[in-house]
Amino acid sequence: MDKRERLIESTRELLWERGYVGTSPKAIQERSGAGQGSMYHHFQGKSELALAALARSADDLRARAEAEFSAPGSVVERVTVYLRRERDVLKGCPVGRLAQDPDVMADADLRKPVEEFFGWLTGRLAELLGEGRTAGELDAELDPLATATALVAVLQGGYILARAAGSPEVFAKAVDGALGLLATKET
Amino acid sequence: MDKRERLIESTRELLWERGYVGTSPKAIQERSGAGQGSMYHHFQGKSELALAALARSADDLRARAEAEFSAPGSVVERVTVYLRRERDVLKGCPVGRLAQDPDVMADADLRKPVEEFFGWLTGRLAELLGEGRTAGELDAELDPLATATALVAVLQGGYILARAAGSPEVFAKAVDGALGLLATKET
DNA sequence: GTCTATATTCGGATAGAC
DNA sequence: GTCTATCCGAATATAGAC
Repeated sequence: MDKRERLIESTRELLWERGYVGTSPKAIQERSGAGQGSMYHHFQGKSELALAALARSADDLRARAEAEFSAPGSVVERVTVYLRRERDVLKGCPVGRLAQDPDVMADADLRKPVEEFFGWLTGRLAELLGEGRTAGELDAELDPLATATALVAVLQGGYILARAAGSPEVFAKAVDGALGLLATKET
Repeated sequence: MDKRERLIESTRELLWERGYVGTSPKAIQERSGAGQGSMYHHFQGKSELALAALARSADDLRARAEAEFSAPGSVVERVTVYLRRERDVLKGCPVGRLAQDPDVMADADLRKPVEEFFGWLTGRLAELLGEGRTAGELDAELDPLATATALVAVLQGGYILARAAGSPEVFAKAVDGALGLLATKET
């Protein structure tokens, strides 16, 4: 792996672990094994490097979700697979974490991948729930967009509650609660 | 308001806006109008001051929630009032925000109020849902603890989605989705 | 109690040699 | 491309005067 690549991957890890304000160029250099000159040769500065890292993380999450959403199975099955997929719960969401970071949200370029990822995810899930409703698998009264938003929120909030408790089981509990409520809407 | 008090209140604001790693002693001093000497006279350092600020924020949230939970009305009514209460959505949750902060979670003292607040909130809400179930207001199949965890997660995740989108309406959408699902469990 | 002065390390970046 | 040297201000404190 060349230095440029190592810089991006190290930045992804650090943004995940410590957020943007908590990640220093020095820490990136140490983890990647690249020196200052190398870093400032490949990237203009911290924010440009963070953008490359963040965009890649968002793309990864999107690809994984889409693979699950477009797999065979009923809508509820696919949503369940997505919600219950194994996750590094105590580390949290590599993209959602940055929505809390003031310096990320203050920078339009950095903010864009975060906004787009959640916009896509919520919309795609709403689409899926809409299909389920049309197919008669889900109650006609179910609001696809509101429900999709709530499900994505359960995941993001689940990460927070699990970290607060120091236990991944809390995340699973939140997902159980959401699926328990959704089950009632199955026809 | 004396300096000690101003220091705590300024720290609460900054922790809310910028998190723990993003808040410097200098910023606290500037906002509070206290000098360095004053700050280090009243508190041993940044972490002790943050603890005082965080504990107070958690106490406030708890008191507000308890007032809503113990008000008159059916269980679903009280839960709805709590979920729909007006919030500073784009600022996020002053306590939940810190669950994402690595330096807060790494310090047992700082972590404690976060863990206790969410433990209390989830438990209290589960208790309420349990009462509703016993009273026949909610479906006998509803799992109080899992449902309570999901509802708290919707709030915490709602903050994140709203910040990502730059719009408080996304928070409201998530709450709508959760209440829409819960409504099906009403008998 | 509050202030100013000082110390040390880090954050974020530039300059120029190899 | 990558390295080392250097810069300047911020972060987190301590010391001691008032």
